[in-house]
Amino acid sequence: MTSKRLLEQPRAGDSTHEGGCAGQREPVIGKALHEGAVRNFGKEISPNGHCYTSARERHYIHKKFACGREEDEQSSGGVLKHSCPAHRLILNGIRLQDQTHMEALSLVRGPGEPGCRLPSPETAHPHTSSIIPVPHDRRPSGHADKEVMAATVLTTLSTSPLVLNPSSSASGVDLASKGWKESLSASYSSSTSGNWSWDASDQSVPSTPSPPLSNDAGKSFLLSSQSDDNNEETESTHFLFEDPIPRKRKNSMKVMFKCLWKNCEKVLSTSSGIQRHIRTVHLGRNGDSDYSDGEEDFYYSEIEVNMDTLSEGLSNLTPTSPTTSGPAPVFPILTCDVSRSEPAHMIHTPLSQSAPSALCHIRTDHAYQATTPVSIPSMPSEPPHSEDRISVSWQSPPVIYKALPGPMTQIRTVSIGEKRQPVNHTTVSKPHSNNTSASKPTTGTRKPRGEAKKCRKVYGMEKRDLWCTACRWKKACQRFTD
DNA sequence: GCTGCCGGGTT
DNA sequence: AACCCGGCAGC
Repeated sequence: MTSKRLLEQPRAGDSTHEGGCAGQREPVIGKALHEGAVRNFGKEISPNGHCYTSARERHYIHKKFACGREEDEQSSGGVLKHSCPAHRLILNGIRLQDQTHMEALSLVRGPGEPGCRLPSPETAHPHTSSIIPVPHDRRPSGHADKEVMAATVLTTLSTSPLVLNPSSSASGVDLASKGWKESLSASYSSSTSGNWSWDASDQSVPSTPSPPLSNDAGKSFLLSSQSDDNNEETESTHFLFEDPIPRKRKNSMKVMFKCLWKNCEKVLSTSSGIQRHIRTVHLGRNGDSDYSDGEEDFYYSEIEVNMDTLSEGLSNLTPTSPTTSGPAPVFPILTCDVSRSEPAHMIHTPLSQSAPSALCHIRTDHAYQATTPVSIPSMPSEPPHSEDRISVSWQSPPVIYKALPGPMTQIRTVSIGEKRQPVNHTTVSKPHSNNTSASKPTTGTRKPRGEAKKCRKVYGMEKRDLWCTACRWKKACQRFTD
């Protein structure tokens, strides 16, 4: 985006894009940002006019900003709403840094986030208002001082490594930070509206912030800035020239909520979650009710988690699980926490995060079951095609289960399909071939016939379409391994 | 002869 | 890579 782009925003034509999301007029900055987001991430617009970013982006936003829609939607306290940052103050002591983040983030997030409206910086810097139009349906002018405060906060932000939320996908990022940068530039490069570079005098402003005094804040600061001492100086440079390097580091921070209840170290990613946890587990209240007298607020505190470190630890446990690649797997107990009032030790199960649903289901002891293709009920992706559920039948023939003792489960959590090469399968077949082929490398090594019935036998020729793919191809059966 | 599946060919 | 099939070999 360039300044030109900011100035050239169409005022009316974009309604199809923006209408649902912004709902009303938005500062052009936000608009431009949002357009960028649309291009890069794709957007989902719900029938009711709400606008969502793609799932990935959504997730990212949640994680990054900890000001996500989730909290906005479900938390009764709205803890993370920037509109009521005092909550955090009360709970955790003053952490101006966090609040300022919230402010800045709300700007970055742009339209579609009603709870995070932020006075645009140009308001505080009237000289730039001629460049960037300001909507008229904003707050009364009586709040000008607040807006000035917000602008000040933004300036402070610009120096804070945590603010720039680094992260995002390499591409996406930058929409947010970019737009933010631009807005800041617009504010700060005052008289030089056409010049986006930061001159030496400006650097004094975004220079390194003084180290936080509070323990908590200091921790987060250290986490975010460790291992790059010269980072602060280069920070502004990266920032200006859109170098992605610093972003990554900032991306790694996430705000979590830790239960302070005695002997309980539960950590959840959302304030509502932790409140519910406290209500349900410690206060003995009905978890379903949203009633909250605020008492829970005193029993949890906010912590900032270095996602990089955390993900490293998780990656050791779950090498390349798709779920770990995403930002989600922070702490284990996010899904089943309320239902099972587990004590503090539950937190030690990070593995469950990699495949939470899998571990919630019945485990199967049969190798062939592990390799069995997903049953239809577990494939919500295509609910409308009920008539296509042909594969249900092949799972149900009684003959299969008769021959197979032990518990059966048709609940599958991984829909990889028949092509999936199960670990068990390789361990079954490989050792054999290895042993034989190692001794006699001739081509005569043939896998001995398995004792188990194969698809052909089970389903018969007439139901060949029910066979596993391997059987159909006259290959070693993948469904009924020995 | 039935069956599993290897090896190779085709798309 | 997915798919198909001739043919070998175990039962």
